[in-house]
Amino acid sequence: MSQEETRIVFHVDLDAFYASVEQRDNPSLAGKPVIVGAAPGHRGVVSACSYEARRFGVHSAMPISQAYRRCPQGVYLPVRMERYIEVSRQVMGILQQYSPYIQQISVDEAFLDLSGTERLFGPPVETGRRLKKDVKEKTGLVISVGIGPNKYLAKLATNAGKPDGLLMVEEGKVEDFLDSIPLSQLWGIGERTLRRLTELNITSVRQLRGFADGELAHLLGRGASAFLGKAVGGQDPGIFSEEPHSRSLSSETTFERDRKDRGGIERTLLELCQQVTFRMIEDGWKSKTVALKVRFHDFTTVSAQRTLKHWISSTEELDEVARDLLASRWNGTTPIRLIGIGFSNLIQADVQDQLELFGDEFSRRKKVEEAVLRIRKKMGSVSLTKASLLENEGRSPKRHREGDPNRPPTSF
DNA sequence: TCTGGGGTCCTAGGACCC
DNA sequence: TCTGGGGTCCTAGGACCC
Repeated sequence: MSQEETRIVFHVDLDAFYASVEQRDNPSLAGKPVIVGAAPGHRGVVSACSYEARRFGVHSAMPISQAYRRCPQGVYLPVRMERYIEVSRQVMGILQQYSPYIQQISVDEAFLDLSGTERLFGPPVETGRRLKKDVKEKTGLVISVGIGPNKYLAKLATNAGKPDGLLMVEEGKVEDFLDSIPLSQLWGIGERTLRRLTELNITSVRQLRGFADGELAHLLGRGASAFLGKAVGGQDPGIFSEEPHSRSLSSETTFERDRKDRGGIERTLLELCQQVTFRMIEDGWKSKTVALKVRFHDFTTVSAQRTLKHWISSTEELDEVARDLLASRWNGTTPIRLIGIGFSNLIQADVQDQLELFGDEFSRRKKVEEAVLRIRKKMGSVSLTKASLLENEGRSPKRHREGDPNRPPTSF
């Protein structure tokens, strides 16, 4: 074996996933334009659609009203997320039989590392073909497979081969492959960056590669230019890293009609608080940071965030902060289209964080309180507290719950 | 009758500390 | 009578992806 073994990374993507599951679960939908997402006549977008629907110009993320205009004969279905997750698990189970190094990146996508398995499985393209056949036979679903020397190229290869694709980017042909891809298809180039590049007269991958790092940084900012520099050079820009990252969790809802009745909006907010608190506890997380999002009638969007000194443990507590944040961003008269609430900087609930271990202001106070409590248990109703605590509490020191409330506490 | 809901990452600026 | 520089935490907004 050579000292620098070439990596063989597979990227697997389920074609038109939600729509395919619907068609498989209900054979009468086979061959029909199936559109999964919001119901026509309501606010929302297309989450996924079958290839039959795409022929009418429908695509995911398109407003449902527009989709309906283009394809009124389509079959419109709601999103059944639980079902898709179930089917997804089944597919991931099959993928696991090909490599223990699997990284699921969304409900319908995963990477597999098959480096050094040629001896066992044969050439990668052969393995890809078998994998496609295997998934099709066991689940009835079609996957596209991209193979490359890193995750980024494998992912691009999948997209280039869709639908029902199988494409391998060979080590020596990386630049040729990249040059064959329109700029707009590069993962990480969205509407804004594409527009910016067009303004700069950059319209191809090859052209983009010609720019020196510094020049590009000047035009697009450091982060974006470093990312694109690597991408067009055939290196993995590292977007799909497995490093632990910050987590967040949120619930939001778009009203059927813009509204400005504070009572109704706050009721919705409370419901969202309930949902998100429940999910956080269910999933074993804790957080001190609350994030509110408000979208107004004209689609302008504002956010407000607050980090508390302690973990938030109840819907009521979250709701109180949420209302406060809402009051800070909303004048009470501008019609609101969307409202959302969430937690960020999530920490696993069973992990004690450093602040707790080494004593921040809050936990120090908590320890003092606990100590005071212990002493009071021993000494009966003698009121005592720590001098520094009184200073911290400012002009309104906490009253002791027992004993004479007017008697000044004893310092120690 | 435009434009969902759930995420991640980056940037820029302010507060605060040493 | 002037005011550095680094580090960290926090916030708001923006870009992007599925």
